Amino acid sequence: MARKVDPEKREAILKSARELFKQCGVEQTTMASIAGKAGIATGTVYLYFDSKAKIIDALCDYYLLDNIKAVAPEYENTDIQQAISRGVHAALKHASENADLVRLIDQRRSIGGKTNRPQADRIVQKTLREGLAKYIEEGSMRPYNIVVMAELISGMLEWISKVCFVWSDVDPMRYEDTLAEMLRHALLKNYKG
Amino acid sequence: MARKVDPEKREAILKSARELFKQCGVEQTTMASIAGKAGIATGTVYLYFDSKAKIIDALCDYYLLDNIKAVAPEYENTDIQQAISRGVHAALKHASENADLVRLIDQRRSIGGKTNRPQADRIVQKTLREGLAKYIEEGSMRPYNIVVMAELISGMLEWISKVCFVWSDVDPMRYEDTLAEMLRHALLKNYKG
Amino acid sequence: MARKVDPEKREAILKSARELFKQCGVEQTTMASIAGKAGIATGTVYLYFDSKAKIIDALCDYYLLDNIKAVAPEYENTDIQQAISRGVHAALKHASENADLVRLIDQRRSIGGKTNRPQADRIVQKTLREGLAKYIEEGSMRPYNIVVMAELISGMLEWISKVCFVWSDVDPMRYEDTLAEMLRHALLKNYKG
Amino acid sequence: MARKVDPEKREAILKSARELFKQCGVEQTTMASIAGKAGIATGTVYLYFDSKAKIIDALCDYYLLDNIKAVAPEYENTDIQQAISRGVHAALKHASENADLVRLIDQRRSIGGKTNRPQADRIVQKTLREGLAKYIEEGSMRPYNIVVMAELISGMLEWISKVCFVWSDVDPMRYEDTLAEMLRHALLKNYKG
DNA sequence: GATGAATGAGTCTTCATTCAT
DNA sequence: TATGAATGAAGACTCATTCAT
Repeated sequence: MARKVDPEKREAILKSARELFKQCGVEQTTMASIAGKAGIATGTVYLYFDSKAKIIDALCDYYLLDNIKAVAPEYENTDIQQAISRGVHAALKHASENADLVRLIDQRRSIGGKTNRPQADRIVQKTLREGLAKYIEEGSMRPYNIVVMAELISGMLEWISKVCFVWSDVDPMRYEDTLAEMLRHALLKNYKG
Repeated sequence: MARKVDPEKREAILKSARELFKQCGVEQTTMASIAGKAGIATGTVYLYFDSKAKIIDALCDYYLLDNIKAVAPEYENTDIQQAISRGVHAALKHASENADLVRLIDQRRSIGGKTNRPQADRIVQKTLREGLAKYIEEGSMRPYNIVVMAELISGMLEWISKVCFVWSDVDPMRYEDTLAEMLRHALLKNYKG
Repeated sequence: MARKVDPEKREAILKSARELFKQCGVEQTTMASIAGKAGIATGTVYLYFDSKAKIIDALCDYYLLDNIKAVAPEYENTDIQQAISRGVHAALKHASENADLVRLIDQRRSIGGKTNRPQADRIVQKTLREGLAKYIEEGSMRPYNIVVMAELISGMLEWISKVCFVWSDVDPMRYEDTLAEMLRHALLKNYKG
Repeated sequence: MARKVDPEKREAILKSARELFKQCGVEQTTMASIAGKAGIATGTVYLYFDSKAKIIDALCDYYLLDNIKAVAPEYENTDIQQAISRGVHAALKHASENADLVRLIDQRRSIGGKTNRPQADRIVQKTLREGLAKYIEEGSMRPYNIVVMAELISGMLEWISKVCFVWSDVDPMRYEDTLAEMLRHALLKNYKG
């Protein structure tokens, strides 16, 4: 029998790619260098990823899923007011800690025409919607269209990330209070600033 | 050095580029084809634009400035409630009518590291802030940090555009009501849904 | 290494290769796809053939040997006039029935410099020479240099195949009469058209 | 105005390519090396030839056309017997003098499926047919199907070239007498060997 | 023998940009 | 100002072949 597929190799490739992307930029990073850093041959990379773009996608997906994984617990099982505070804080903190991936997401461009929405994005939306649904059900949140609200929240967070990490290099925490306060007014049924 | 010798020629280049970008995509569109469609020689393009990226930027800038030009009058000189309704409507309508440029904005790639924020973006923010300031001054809007609020609103609109035109092809008007309602609750001092 | 472990497997490889070459072309056909179609692992192919080129060679050799096997009986044990008619007919018919291999022969690339003449080609020449020799000995054929004549006949047949199957897709039978007539005049001692 | 196209550059490219193909082989010769030897930039080659294959084609075409240019005068304006002798001689001599191009022709392979017959080949056939037609008209040549005869003659000559320069390295002149004699018997109406 | 994961060399081509005219 | 021929850097990807299991 031949050698078996090595799941660790996939991780090694992603790790190498992330580091190189961060250090040298996406354009400057070659598939050969990724392979080299991961200690494998160029061609081997293609056994795990179809193309350079797929590596970028995987990294972006990782960011999004890791983000929701870090943030979701913060806004669950608590009252909505705290959920907002904690959620916003966790989201901005996570972005801060992964500024390189935020920049990478800004690189992941649709080649041109319509592109299918990345799966990870859908999962984020779904998780977000589920969180919102609970608060609407329990009556503490205004009964907005959940699909739209989830998108709007994502939009604000992504924009902040872009403003802070792509267009400048400032701490997104400076947006925390205003964002939370706005969300409280927008979402809470009975909130007196 | 991008002088502005013949303003009509500059417009012709932008028009050709926009059409080709829309039809063939940014990558597929060559400087030579832009020149050809505009009826001038390849080298001549460089008398008006320093690079292909500058053409894209000019088109994106045009979109942003045209957007604010179309939207700003809607939320000025009226009460805040109407301002929100009209502003949201105008913004989404304008995006709808310029879906190709929305997609182009998603293409404009920051080479990798930090990029300076496009001038047009700053103007949009400034205009937006001025609009918000007035309502805060007159006391009808909650006294948020204006800078942050302007960014958040931009983030939501840009995200909606992306969801509707890059990741799918749906009418952004479906987001109109929820977005407006949320903004009313968030921004208005005394609003009873 | 190319041992002949399992003769059936060898045949399966050749059969798969021939079909894939025909359907997808030589370049598009990968060793992996040949193995897959034959129901074995990639590496196993190399137990039967040293390289992809050897598979092509084997197929070409098969064609040449099969051709002479089909044609030789037609021009043996009969008078020369009939030998020519039957031989020409059989040769063109066989080519017709194996057009895909004719095209394959046109693919078999001599890497560049001088290449050794394929063994099968030598066998074809030898068989052809033996056939010609008999007719010269018995005095019915003009005493040409047999080596040269055999080559010339091969050249005409191969060229017809190329014209008919590589450069177009026409029936080589349209060349039959003229070729036979020319050969009769050229080879027969006493022939009055 | 910009620089004008330089017809000599095209020749320089072909000359460089031919030399490199001869010295290093087609595979080993890179477009960059062709450009370098011609004293121009890599990209400039593509202003004159769409691809490496087109360069090969141009060289092959040159060979074929040069061949017919060298040979045609030999079999024109003379009696058919001399035409055959001179024509065969000239053809083999020309092949001898351009052995590298003969090998190149053997490299020019159809990618796989049916390929259109090269234009130069058609011209060669046409010229050959015109030569044959005259002798048939004047009654000195047997009234064969001219199209077929022209093909058969090409086939014999090409095969000899291949046998002599691709599969070995021998003087094709050794085929001269037999080929001429065979053609005389085949083509001449009244020939007594 | 059989497997199939791993290897890694290798080049054509594009096209934004420049600059001689 | 306009032209368009010339430049030349740059890298993702394939796939025949190998070899550890």
